[in-house]
Amino acid sequence: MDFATIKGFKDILPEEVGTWQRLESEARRIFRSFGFREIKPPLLEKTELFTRSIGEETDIVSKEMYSFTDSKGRGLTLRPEATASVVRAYIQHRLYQKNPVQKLFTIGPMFRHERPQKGRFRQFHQIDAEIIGDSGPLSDAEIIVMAMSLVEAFGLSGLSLQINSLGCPKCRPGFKEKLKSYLSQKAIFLCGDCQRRALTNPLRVFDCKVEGCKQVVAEAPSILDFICSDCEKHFKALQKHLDSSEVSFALNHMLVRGLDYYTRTTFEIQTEELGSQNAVVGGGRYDGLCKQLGGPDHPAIGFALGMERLVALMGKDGTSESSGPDLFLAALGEKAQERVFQWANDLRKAGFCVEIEYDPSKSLKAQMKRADRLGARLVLMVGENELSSGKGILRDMVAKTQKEVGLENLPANIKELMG
RNA sequence: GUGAGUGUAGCUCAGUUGGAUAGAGCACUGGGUUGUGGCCCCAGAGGUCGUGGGUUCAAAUCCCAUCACUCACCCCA
Repeated sequence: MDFATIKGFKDILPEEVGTWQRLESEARRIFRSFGFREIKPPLLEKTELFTRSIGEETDIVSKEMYSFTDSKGRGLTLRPEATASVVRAYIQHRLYQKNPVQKLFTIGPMFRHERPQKGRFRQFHQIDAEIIGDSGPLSDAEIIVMAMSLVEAFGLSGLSLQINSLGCPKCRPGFKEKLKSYLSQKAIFLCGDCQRRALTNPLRVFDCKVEGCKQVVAEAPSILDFICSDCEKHFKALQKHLDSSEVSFALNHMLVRGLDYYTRTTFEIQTEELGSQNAVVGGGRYDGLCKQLGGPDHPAIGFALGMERLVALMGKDGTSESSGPDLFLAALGEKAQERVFQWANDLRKAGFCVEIEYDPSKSLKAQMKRADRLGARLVLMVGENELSSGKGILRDMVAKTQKEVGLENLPANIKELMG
């Protein structure tokens, strides 16, 4: 097959669409209960939006974006994440003038040119939520509680919430220097990548899985010992709010996010069951981003949930199939088929879910078989005899009983027979 | 970008040390029931054995290349 989907892109087939729809509708229900409103930004944005927000040196920007120049020479990019677009829309439409605190969510595909593997695709879908315009720890707590509500709504267990604080522009530089000098002392124990990262982006060494680096990192200074008093107050208050919400969490001072815009709170909801892609939800506070993108200096916090990963976890406890049609109309002969087609449309207008057979040469047996496979509750059989008598045969496929039904005013007659 | 594994029917997979028309189960179509589904029985359709080359009297099987998929590194949702 020459036109198969490209690497890392998947068809979501009819069998799985039900799962996705349930996921989305449940998410929308929860968002509404928390007062979030949906926003749908475009998938394509100016490249600069992402380079400015995510950071030039990040993996996403430096090697994973689907970017191209259009016929006018403008640099465009398929969004690798949603936050930048949501903040852009917030600024562009001056949403803060209507309401100082905007609670927004969006659901849709993201694109990153990575090597695919379990739980990782080039087109993947995220449920993304943001609170823009509030700096307090209670908004951190609310968004984390909401994220937990989402994963819990799907009955997922064995998930752990990890939180950390990355400090702010006042205290993070000091910690970075401390970390740099520590790492440079231990440079000989670090892998090549980390020796480089130790200089450019020392926090990223925390993410390394090389054994030597893990040992170095285990004894590295913890950012939690260096954050300023304001950041510490914020972080402590968040923990208090989580405690009183009965949300259990673990402090993880090695939790560093791969996007540059994060400040203070970061968090992740992790699973053990997806191989090395353990993050189902990732998020954090990004107080400087709005201003950095040319907007007002408004603080914000948000998260993204990986839908493919959630679906993979849900897949284990069997998903219910969508129900079959209310009625299957079996016609014998072309004359009957013509009438049946009209009745099918009448019944559909009356609210019934109706399926018909296209091939008039199919035997009744074949049509019954098909009705059965489709899961039809009732089958209406109409042939020459029924046309002339004006009465069809209505069979209940579950009870295995059948009775006559008048073909005039069919929708009303069937409603009556069904009770 | 690096490494490993796997490619046989729509799906899940057999296929011996190379040997003749490449098989099974499920699914699909038809029949057994001249107008009645599920169970059963019978029959049928469906395959460039990922692709290209090589070795050989003979390749699904051995060798090389290539592509695709999967997993892992990396990174993250």
